[in-house]
Amino acid sequence: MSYTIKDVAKKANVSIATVSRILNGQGGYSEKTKSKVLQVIEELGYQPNAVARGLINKRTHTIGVLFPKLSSSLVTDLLDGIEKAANDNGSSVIVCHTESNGEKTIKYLQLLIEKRVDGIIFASEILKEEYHQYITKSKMPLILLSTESYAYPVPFVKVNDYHASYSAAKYLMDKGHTKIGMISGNKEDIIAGKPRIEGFQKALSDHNIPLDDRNIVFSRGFTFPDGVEGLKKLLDQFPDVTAIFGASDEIAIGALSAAYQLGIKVPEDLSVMGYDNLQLAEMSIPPLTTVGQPLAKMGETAAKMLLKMLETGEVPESRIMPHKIIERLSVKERK
Amino acid sequence: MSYTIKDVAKKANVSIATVSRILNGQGGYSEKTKSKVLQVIEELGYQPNAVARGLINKRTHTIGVLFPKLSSSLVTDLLDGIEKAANDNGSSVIVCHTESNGEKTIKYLQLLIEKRVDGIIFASEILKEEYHQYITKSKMPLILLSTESYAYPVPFVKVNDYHASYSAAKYLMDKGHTKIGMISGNKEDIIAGKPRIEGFQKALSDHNIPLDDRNIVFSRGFTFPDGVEGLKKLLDQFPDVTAIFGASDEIAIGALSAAYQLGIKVPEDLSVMGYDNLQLAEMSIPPLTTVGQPLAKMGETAAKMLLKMLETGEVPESRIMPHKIIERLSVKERK
DNA sequence: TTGTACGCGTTATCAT
DNA sequence: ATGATAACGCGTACAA
Repeated sequence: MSYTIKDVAKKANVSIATVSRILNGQGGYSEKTKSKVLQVIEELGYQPNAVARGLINKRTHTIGVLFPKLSSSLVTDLLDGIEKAANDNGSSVIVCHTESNGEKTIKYLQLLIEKRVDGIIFASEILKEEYHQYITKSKMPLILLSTESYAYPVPFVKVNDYHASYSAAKYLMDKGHTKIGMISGNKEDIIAGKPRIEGFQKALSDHNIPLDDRNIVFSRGFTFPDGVEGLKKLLDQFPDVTAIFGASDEIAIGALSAAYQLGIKVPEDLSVMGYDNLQLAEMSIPPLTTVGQPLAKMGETAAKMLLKMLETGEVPESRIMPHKIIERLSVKERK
Repeated sequence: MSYTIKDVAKKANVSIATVSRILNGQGGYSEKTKSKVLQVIEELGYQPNAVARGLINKRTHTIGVLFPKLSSSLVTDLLDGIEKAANDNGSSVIVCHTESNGEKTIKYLQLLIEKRVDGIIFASEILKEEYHQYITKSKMPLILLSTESYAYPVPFVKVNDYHASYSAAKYLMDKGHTKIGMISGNKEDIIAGKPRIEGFQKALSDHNIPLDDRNIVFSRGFTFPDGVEGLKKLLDQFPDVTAIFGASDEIAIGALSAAYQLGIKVPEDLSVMGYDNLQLAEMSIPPLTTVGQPLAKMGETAAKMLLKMLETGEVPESRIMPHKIIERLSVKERK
């Protein structure tokens, strides 16, 4: 197979201990032997075996990341940030695609634990009790990303969905809208569903805007089709709506499409606002005004937290990341 | 730390050899000891150490994947397929983000080699000589995905860009268009740039459609801004164009946006066609007609090829994947 | 059917 | 400054 430290030692007429020292720059060798050894390493094209290193050091310099789905710009941006921070630290990242499937998730968890990854980032999904137990039992460091746990004290990185949603609704009101509808995601979703709905409701009631069942349509998920269906339903139950807030960019863009089909002009006849600030959002017609999450930054932060946790052994503070209204062209002022 | 096979052996009053046999189901033990051992494993919550296994088996059940960028739906779909096939096989995937940077790429390659991944998938980018040499020297199995090498006999998985582009142009002609423009990607790009341009040109000339410098605008990349700039330039140099082919979906969607700004109606005034069939393509206004690559399938195929290569030791045949015209609403028949 | 002991490629401890 | 050698956790040939 490939060369080992033994081959290097033999060819350089030194012991493997010396080679190891030089490799790790620990001192305790003369410049002369150092250059000799380095030269042999070069000649042989020797590459240290990280597996053997991992066995003895109990550090694999690998972290595992679990996502419910891979093919989504949201996840991709998170991953982008994670990968960056990990790489800056000399670590690699193993991606796992759980499909929100409990069995699969446990299987992945088991895999990651057997591989002795240094830690795990669990992203964009509810941390079920079963998962938490399994991970805890293994003592594996864990960070939650774009999700949080109310039941367990696991450090997380995410924006405050309630506040973000509140500020979206407020933005719409500041623009003069009073007939505001929302196409929410799944209201059973404790993390991304409910808080956004409640933030929206609170904003309206804080500003004395009448609010009842007509204002909100609840979809199953946060997808494009949910958005097109959602708009139709909303228009049905709330015909004089002038502005709508989608609980995700995909929903909002679905609404844009549906509006187009129905001959409704955005933003002239109807203002539309999204949530996430995916790359999609600047490519839509019109470009989407949205409340942005710093996705890549969040991924990066989560990875850095995990890495720091490995160094210090201390459990880090959770981080609430700032959201920000990204003004583009899908919302129009209303006098 | 966590329990080892030794702990299990001791508690079950057997040797580690027996535990190992049971773990790997090799037979050579009584049912009684088996259930005893299994019970102890359960009690202890023992998880075999894959690092130690990897050291002795010389198989890490991990593959490395290199992408030029992560935050793109194209890459994500590929990754989705890779991850699926790998997981079906009990392998994990490490993602690397090269940013098309030579130094970074080599650094990643080194990392993957040191980690003794079982093989590498190199995606969506030119395989430079330097990379190829480095990989070859390490004898690491290698598959190219959505790219190919003219210089080295490395197995690859991709569609035939020349043909795909040809059929896109032909589709437009079949719809009655004769004034057809193209917003190409980078013409220096030997893999995704040049072949698509040439396929387009060939299709037009095969059908006796006049073709000169006016027909094509060359952009730097394949991005959304390239598309919006591209359309403006194209309209300048070829005002009576009735249909345009973008060398990527992002380009095409950029063109859609630019057209909208200019008050040009798609598809009534101008037909637009893309290339890739990203998820974006069904969310645009109007939904984009495009020539689709089976991205996830391609990723899956590449991973399967790599895995098979590891089993058999034989270098697999390259695979040309089928492309397909996806008809949506951005192209209109012209009488 | 079961156990002993060596080896996988490192790092680290203890000598020298 | 350098070298033996014992781990790390596991698989396996060989012995019993």
